[in-house]
Amino acid sequence: MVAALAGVSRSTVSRVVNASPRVTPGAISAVTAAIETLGYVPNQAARSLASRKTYTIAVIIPENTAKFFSDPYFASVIHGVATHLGNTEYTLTLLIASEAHPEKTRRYLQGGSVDGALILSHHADDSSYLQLSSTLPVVFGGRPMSNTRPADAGPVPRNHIVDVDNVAASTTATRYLLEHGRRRIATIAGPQNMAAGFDRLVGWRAAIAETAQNPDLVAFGDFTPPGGESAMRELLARGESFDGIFIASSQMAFGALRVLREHGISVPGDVAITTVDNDYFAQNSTPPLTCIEQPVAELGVEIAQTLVRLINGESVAELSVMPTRLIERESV
Amino acid sequence: MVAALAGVSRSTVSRVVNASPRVTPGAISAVTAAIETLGYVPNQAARSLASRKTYTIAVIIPENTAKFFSDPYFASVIHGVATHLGNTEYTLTLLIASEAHPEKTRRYLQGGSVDGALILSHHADDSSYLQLSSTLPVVFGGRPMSNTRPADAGPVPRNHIVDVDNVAASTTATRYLLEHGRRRIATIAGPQNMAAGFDRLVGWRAAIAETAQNPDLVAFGDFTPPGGESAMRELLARGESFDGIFIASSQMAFGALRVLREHGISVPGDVAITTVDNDYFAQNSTPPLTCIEQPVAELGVEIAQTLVRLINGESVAELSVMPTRLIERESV
DNA sequence: GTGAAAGCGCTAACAC
DNA sequence: GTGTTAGCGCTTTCAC
Repeated sequence: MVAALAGVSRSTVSRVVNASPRVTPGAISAVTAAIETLGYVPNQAARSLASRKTYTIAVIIPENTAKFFSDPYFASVIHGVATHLGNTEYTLTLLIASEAHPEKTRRYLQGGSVDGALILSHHADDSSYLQLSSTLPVVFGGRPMSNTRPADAGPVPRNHIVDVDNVAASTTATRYLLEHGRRRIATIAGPQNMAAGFDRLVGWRAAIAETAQNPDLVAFGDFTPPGGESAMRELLARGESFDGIFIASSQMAFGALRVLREHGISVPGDVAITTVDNDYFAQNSTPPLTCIEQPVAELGVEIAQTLVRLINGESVAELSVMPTRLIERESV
Repeated sequence: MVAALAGVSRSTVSRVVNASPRVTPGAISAVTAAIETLGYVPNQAARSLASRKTYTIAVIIPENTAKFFSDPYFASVIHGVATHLGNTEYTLTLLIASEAHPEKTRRYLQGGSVDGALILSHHADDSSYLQLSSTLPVVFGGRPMSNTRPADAGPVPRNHIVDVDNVAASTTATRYLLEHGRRRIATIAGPQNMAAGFDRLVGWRAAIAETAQNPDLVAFGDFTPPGGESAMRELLARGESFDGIFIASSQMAFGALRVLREHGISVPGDVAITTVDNDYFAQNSTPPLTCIEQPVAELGVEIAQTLVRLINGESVAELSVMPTRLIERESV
């Protein structure tokens, strides 16, 4: 093998491959040359069996793939993760977690195939991931919906979380409507089994509670454009009037706008809109939407960074909250 | 470990874990129980080192992540892949291939971390993947742009490809415009370093060649909505009139529609449109678009199936072409 | 600085 | 059907 060609021992080859400082320049170049001519690539399985390191990190994705992929939010977060990991020795892998075969995902994660895992878009029902951190370094992008689990389910290990203050964000977005003279504010909320959906409704309620308005102008969507469409239709069908609406995602807002247009309702003339996510949808709808911008790519960088530190045994804060900001456009 | 608790040998444990038929029911239950109480999960590295199998398959994704994710095409293909793999013992992993650190991807792929790879959206410039199939079972989703490589680069190993007939598809879509009375047909083509972009322009040219029209009404986009917007602006800026346009992707068509609307040009009144990809954009733009539907999820299933067969040493056709169909809507 | 020897945790012949 | 014996290809003490 390589050792023979380079005229050294396997140990030295290993040292060169792993960039050990205690090797003669001569040995390094001999080994490097041998590796080159032989096209040698070390076997990862053998490596990680001996060293107990894989240098790969998984981002876990619920199989729910279609929804996942079409949301620019994830694309940006993953871009951030990839960016940070590009500067490290870690390789990024996205693991499609089939809900029909959870044991496959578990085997992969617990079986030592990765050094750590990143979990995005955590639903209330996949509580299994909450226990994962007792056997593997794990960081959640967005607060997991764990608080609703029964108390007798045993202790929840301490989980590391990087999040955005969704409650504050939606309160800000809703207040913005009030400050601009709107009096009856509706909302299209996201799924209540996702923290972002839940928290943004809480934030809307908080802002509404400061007014005399009845807090019942709520419809639910699934964060997608079609979801926003049907929620908007439902809201209009109730026959109650409103002159402002906070929509929990720009994709839903995009769908909602189509319905509003269909009904001849003008934005912002008749109804003002604020939403969350400064993506293509918010920027390119008609009119462009006033929205809350989340630092998505930065969140990706942050979770990746946190996980790498965790893997290296460094101590890191359990919770990190990233700032959001409001961007004014023509929908109010 | 498990063997001790179950009162059997390690071999028997291994046999149970690997569902060997030659084990006593009694032994099976004893081992299963022991595994359960110990929470034992076999170490994948050790397993694959000994068996030379990983049971994981990678889909390689160019780092270009943002574009990748926001395209429903990929979401559907991957959904198809995941669906098929869900029925097998293989785990699916999406590998983000950083263009800045190609050696990381190579190490992962060549280092025995996966049993095979699926390659989507192949660009002309990443010719390295073409050589991959000499060391690893590989299947391309969509024809790779290999034909442009220099002849002295050595032999290209035979690659397995599952594709859609993009030339025929775009010829059909362009002819459809001609058959519906349009006389001056423009096109917004995709990137020419991607097979889908290249072939769809070829198909448009083929249809145009059957007419007296000058084949110069071409603008290029990058398959995204903003790309479609600027291509449309460019086309209009030329001042040449046209009454039909074939747009190489519905996402570009979506962007183009905005520009048309801005200019007060009606669709299909002034300009008729046909495009490719029957996704949310084609279905929900105003007006809904006449388009070519590709069997995306089926293509995902097909490439996964092909790869698994390849891994199992079965013989499979090198090229498989999937059918497309035209869907009539209100844009013509 | 470098080599020799000893495993990492499992599977795979091979006997029994 | 089950245990025994060898490795899979690397990293890692430990001497030198």
